[in-house]
Amino acid sequence: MSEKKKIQPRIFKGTQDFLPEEMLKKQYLIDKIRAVFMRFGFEPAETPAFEYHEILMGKYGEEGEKLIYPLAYKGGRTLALRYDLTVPLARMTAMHPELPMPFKRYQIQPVWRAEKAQIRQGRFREFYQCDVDTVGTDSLLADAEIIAMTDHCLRALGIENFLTKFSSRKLLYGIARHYGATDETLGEFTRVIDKVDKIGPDAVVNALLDSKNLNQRTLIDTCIEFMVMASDRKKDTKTKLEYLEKTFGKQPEIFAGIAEVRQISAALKSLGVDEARWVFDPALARGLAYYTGPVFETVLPDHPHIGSLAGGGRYDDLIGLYAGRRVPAVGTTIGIDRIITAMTQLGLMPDTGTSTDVLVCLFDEDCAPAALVAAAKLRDAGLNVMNWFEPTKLKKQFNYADKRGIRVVAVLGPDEVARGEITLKDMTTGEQQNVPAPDAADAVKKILDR
RNA sequence: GUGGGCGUAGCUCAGUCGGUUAGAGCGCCUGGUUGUGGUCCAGGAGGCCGAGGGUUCGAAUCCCUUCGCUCACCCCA
Repeated sequence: MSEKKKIQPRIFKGTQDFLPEEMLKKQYLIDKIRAVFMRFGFEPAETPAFEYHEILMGKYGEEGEKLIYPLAYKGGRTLALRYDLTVPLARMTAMHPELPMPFKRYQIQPVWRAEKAQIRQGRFREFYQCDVDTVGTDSLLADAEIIAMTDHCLRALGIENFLTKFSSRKLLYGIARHYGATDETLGEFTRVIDKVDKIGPDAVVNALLDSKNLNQRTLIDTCIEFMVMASDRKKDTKTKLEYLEKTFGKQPEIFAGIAEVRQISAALKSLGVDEARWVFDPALARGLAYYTGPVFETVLPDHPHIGSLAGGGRYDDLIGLYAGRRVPAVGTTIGIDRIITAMTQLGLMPDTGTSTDVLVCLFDEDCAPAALVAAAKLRDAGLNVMNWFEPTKLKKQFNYADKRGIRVVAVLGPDEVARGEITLKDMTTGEQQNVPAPDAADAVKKILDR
């Protein structure tokens, strides 16, 4: 080695390396989610990591757009790393009018956001999204299916104490307008109201009073009642809807929102989703600009510092921006990296161990051919097998197997080679056996099964 | 974007009213055991104390600057 100063090994804040031990767990979880997606008739798709800048701009709202990573590119063209998988889906769908509708696809790929990372909250600058969407239907059965599927996914991962909140964006928007909010103040109003669950009605009132745009005494006074109702988890969906109907029902937008919530609730019951794990929350806003109707978000109520595990909604106008005709769609995103954060903190991460079944030791150079032949035969039998490459002490080779958690070690020394045998050792029990070489695969499988 | 906390070995940290050669545990390497791991025993490697400047006879310790990490808020997956 030269004496030059080394380059400091480091990674960009908010990005992460996954060592094999962690990657095996992540893959295990993704496999579970993928299986649920396919169970509901969704199929995989992928899109590029970057898109033309104008494809992404103007879709997420002011807050989101600031977080898009732009990429300079020659010729004056500008690209950007994708911010989510929904907008690329919309673009892709518009490019393929031949797709049979409804188009049901899932997509599991990384996205990038120029946020301040917050590891304990599971917030990263690069993270995987497991996105599922149903394109081409107005039916709210699709929305309910998405919520039900999210429920299945999280339970398949072994998570139980989650809660999916849902509403229709039409409700909060309609209510805001009812209270005198304008197009300019709508966003701020809904964002403040959305916090009611976390900070309580009184704090929301203070926030409204502090705001330059929203500080209208009459507006705030009449809206307290709504917030108290909205933040009350004990009130059931029926009671909440009746209140909204009685108070705001004449507004066509609110009337439509109420109908959406009613239909989705009914479908969720039919789909058998446990009512302890979903709730109608009329204060739910959601930040992304493209949502037009139902919105949903899954959280861990007992661990509010961890952000939402999943979130989505209906976006009936987004694809039309690219297609030039109306194409309704609904979908959600499950944040697998955030789920890993949550499961780790809750002690729910499964121990997946190693994927390697057998280490075939190298006794000395003369025995190398026999070791290679033995490994090849074990692989033919469907086992995951690695060879040791250097004629080091067996102690070192066994030590390696132990550290990797490899269950079976195979030794082929001069004695075994002469007799046409292989010595197999079960590293968990320490038991050893000599078997004829052709029987080795079956013997290994027997060890793995016990 | 706003506001706190922290940077000492690969990891977790101790040490700081300024005072010789900077420590522990874990991990790593070697040997005890030339055909056998996890335990045990013995030994070893590994640190310009985040970086730069200042004060001082003397700085890991005090001051300034800077970089990095982290927590909370915001927003989200």
